[in-house]
Amino acid sequence: MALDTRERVRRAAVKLFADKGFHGTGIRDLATESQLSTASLYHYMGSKEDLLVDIMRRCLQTLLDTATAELADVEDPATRLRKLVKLHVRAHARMPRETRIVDHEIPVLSPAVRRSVIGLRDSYERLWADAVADGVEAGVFTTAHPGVTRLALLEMCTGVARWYSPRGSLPLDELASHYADVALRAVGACSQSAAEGQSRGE
Amino acid sequence: MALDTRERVRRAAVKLFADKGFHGTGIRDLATESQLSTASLYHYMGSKEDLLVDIMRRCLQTLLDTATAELADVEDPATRLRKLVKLHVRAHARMPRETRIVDHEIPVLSPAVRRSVIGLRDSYERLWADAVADGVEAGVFTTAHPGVTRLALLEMCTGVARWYSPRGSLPLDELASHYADVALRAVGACSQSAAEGQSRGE
Amino acid sequence: MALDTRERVRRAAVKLFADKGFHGTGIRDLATESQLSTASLYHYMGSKEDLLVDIMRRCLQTLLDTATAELADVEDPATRLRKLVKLHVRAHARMPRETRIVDHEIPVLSPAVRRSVIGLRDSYERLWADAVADGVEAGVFTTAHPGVTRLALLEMCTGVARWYSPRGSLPLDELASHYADVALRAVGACSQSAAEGQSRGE
Amino acid sequence: MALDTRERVRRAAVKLFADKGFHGTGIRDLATESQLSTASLYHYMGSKEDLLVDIMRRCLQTLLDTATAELADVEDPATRLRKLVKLHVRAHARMPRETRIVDHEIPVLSPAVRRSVIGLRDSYERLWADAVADGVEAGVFTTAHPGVTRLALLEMCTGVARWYSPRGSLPLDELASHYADVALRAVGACSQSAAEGQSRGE
DNA sequence: TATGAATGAGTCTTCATTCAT
DNA sequence: AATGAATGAAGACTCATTCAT
Repeated sequence: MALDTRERVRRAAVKLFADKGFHGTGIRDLATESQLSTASLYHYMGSKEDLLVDIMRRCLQTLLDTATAELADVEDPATRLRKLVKLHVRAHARMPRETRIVDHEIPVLSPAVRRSVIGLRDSYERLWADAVADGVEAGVFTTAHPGVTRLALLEMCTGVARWYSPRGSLPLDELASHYADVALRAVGACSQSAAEGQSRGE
Repeated sequence: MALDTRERVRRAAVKLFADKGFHGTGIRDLATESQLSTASLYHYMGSKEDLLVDIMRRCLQTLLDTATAELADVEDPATRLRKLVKLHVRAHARMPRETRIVDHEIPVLSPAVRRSVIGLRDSYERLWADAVADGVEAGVFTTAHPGVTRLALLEMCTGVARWYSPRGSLPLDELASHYADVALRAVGACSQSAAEGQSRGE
Repeated sequence: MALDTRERVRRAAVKLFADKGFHGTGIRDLATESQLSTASLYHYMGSKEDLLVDIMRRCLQTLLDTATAELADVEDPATRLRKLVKLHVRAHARMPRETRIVDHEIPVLSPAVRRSVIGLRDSYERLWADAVADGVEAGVFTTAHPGVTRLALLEMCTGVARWYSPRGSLPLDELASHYADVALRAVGACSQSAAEGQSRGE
Repeated sequence: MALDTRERVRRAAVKLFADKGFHGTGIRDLATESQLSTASLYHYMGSKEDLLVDIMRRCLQTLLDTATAELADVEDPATRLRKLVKLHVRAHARMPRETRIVDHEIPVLSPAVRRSVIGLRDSYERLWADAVADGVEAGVFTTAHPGVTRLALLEMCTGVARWYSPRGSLPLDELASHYADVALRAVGACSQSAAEGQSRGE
């Protein structure tokens, strides 16, 4: 099944934006990587920035949709946090370039579109904030500074995109579980709790 | 105390490289920010890349020197890790731009200089690796995957540079201590240990 | 017959490089002379140096090909030298700019490409060296210093490019013959020899 | 005897202008080669062009003065031509850089100064033209095209500056004599004539 | 005498983008 | 759908020169 050209352009952009940065990637680089002429490129994209926005939105939307779906009927805060961590780690390990682009290139966006992308990111992060807040409120998490903790965990998990390699010795699922353990310890939740037990079924 | 021009250029670069990225910063931006003409700029720097390298090296060297000094006569692995975390967090909170530049812009360096900068970074990270490994060997840390744990902690602490604001409610020293607690929990060290006790004096 | 743009650029470059020198010719000069914008110029050339190399190679290749063809089945050294001189003079009179560029601008080439251009030039000059050496060996030339003589003759003939004008009173063929006579006298060949006779058929 | 600074600058310029061309030589190059700062350079020269003009004028004046002195009381055209050739060859062998600069860089001069330099050059070349014309008039030279012959000889002799090396096997005096022989043959003067005899005393 | 600082105009080259075909 | 041609603006950097010290 041949790769549709539009998709080829997107993949080229993901690769280059992640590896060389948005400003470090030229239209010619994109054209070469897409095996297209620079002029043809413009049949499959709007501007260079449109391409960037498209990549960012898809990535964030995927994250948001997946998380929303997974958390749909989960009440227990520990389980919710556990699921968020695992999902986040897995996503960043599997789409390291897309997530790194979201992580690095937001400041290059023009104001209007930046706001909307940040809105999307905030929606996603609110899921984390809520999970932590709920846990604290329910008394299952004991952390003096929930906001800080949330940021610390997010950064830790996001960092996976900067070093994970599928050739590493630790299988991705175990890695994700390991991160979840660290996270639960960080919020002071007993990791031998039901949350852990429930996770066995995943 | 008038700021020497060379220093003014460096600060301009730190600001712009951190906020707009290396490739997103033009020579004109640097000149404007330094209150110099583009031609004059070149009296105070070699190339744009030289400026970047200078910033990176200073930052990493500071980190390395400080850490080396602090760990000089500390034997206990828990205390060492605690010190590393606090120092790292403080450095990233106080020099967020410099550290973000190190974090983001290494790939834009030309190969020769990149190697040397990476060497410096690796020297610093080895301090972390050693602390973790020693703790595991000594039986005070219990972590199934020391390498992964080290990366997770580093990313978590480095992330501080991306969100910390001195206007936040949590004083920096408490923030650093909080991170140290999370880190020790993450490696499975009992946080009521001597390490914690010793840290009270800091 | 409209002149193809690539050719227009080449001609502009030949004119300017010859008249103002490579370093004395700016990209703007080339653009103006080619009736193109500076950016458009780069559709038709690589770098300024590429353009120079192209001009040099074409010129030397033409010289080499023509000479090789003309000498193909000529045995007599005097006739060979005579043909070389006439061909060289004619070429330098007809392509004075191209040959002057080859003559003046080789030192500006970057090392790698310079070597290859010099190689081409040496191949051509070897035809002269061989002709002189053969004549000396056969006893038809009497010159104490064949190497010096070759250089003297080459410089003399090359100089034509620096002063010849088609508006001069002497027809080019006669000029070339005149030079050939001087050359044969210089190597001590009797100019009433068969060489002279044979040349009538040209 | 320490080299006076002004002279050091001049020598640096001679070297660089000859090797890299006037436009290929930057003020910084001159400063480095002179072991001076660029600003200091301007204590010892006017503009870059002034330096060039100075070099050219000195070279041409030397040539003109020497030739005038040598020809002062020589009547015989063959001897005069012989002397001119030898002197020209020797000068170009001994001052190859200065003469090459005169040869290559006249077109870069601004119109006013160019005219005066060309005037100097023409004065010198007139000595050649006169020698040839006198020889033809006196019947000792037989050349169908005196003007062309003069140019051919001049170019031939000037070319020495482009290849001569003091490490070559042929002593300079012999080289000069050899060129004189070729020249006299070229104008159809019997080289076993009095001219040759007279030259033994040189 | 000597130079660090300064600069407007210039260098070559690439930028992202449009458009006619 | 695809692209060669075209370009104004910008990229990093150097130019020759001046001037205050």
